[in-house]
Amino acid sequence: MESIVSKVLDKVDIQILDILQKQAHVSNAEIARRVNLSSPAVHTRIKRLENEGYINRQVAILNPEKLGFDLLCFVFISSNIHHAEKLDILEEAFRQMPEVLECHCLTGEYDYLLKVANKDRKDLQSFIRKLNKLGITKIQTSLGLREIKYSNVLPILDEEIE
Amino acid sequence: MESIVSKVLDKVDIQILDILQKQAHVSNAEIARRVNLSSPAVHTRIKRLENEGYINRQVAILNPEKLGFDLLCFVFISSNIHHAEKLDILEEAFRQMPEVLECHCLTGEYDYLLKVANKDRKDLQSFIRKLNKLGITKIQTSLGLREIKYSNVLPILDEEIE
DNA sequence: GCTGAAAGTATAAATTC
DNA sequence: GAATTTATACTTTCAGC
Repeated sequence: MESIVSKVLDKVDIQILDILQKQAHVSNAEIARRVNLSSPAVHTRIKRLENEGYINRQVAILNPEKLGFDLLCFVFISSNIHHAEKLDILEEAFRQMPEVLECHCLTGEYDYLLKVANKDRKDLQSFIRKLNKLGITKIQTSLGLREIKYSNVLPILDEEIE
Repeated sequence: MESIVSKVLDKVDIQILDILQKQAHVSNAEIARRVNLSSPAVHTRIKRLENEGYINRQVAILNPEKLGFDLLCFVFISSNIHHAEKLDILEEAFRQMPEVLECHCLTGEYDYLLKVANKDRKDLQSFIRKLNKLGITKIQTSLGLREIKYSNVLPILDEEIE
């Protein structure tokens, strides 16, 4: 059975995407060597992959501890709001808050899961206050004690899936 | 009150880090223009920031939906294991699983929070089976219904903190 | 897709502040 | 000590095939 992906992306595209999602700064010449292609061919493919939306963005992952972000929290929110427009406003507020790194709408007991980076307890408190001002009252906050794994790498290589 | 950060990083370093954590592919010349410095000066600073561990890595963020990862899950785990060595083995197993994007040790009801990318229900089931084989029985899985925000950007610019 | 050349970029060296 | 300018190597990008 062929997956949807293989209809538009060939094996080389997948290889290129996998190299880039692990190390974005690898040169086209080096990628070309690894996938047995010329460097202009690799360049053309990367541009195509960007234009077609397979690559969202290229970023540097900073070290949170070295930059003073000692307090990573996971905040579980029940909104109790069921008016679509008000939910839009709430979600836009989450997007605008710089300390909110991630926000997901979830199934289960809580409606939203937020990943929040704060420098200290004072910052965390002011963040919780912001949530309260938005009318959010049912909040459960879990502190991140230790990061076991933090990756952006999607398992797109077939070999990786057992 | 001066923060610990400002003793080793000046304002320009922070500006450079902020540009890179948002767009890693910006050229040194363009960064130089934005921070009013020459491009070799920017280059030297970036190398220093890398060597001193402020920049962990540079990566391309791929589009999970376009690559067939329709099933993002958050898995909450209570290990019931209190033997340090066995926990190490468990955590190493999480690190090795390609579908586990993130794993955090948490305070609260559950010991671990995992962010897991699967293509479909079949993959999710085989993932849950892998957890069971590791001796994990208390699992609560929440499905990610919608991504409201997904960012790596730490709020390191003073202007961003209200 | 390739080769090869042009334009742009990163890095090193020498120099100034 | 950290910046700048100048010089060189490397990379990307655009032709022509």
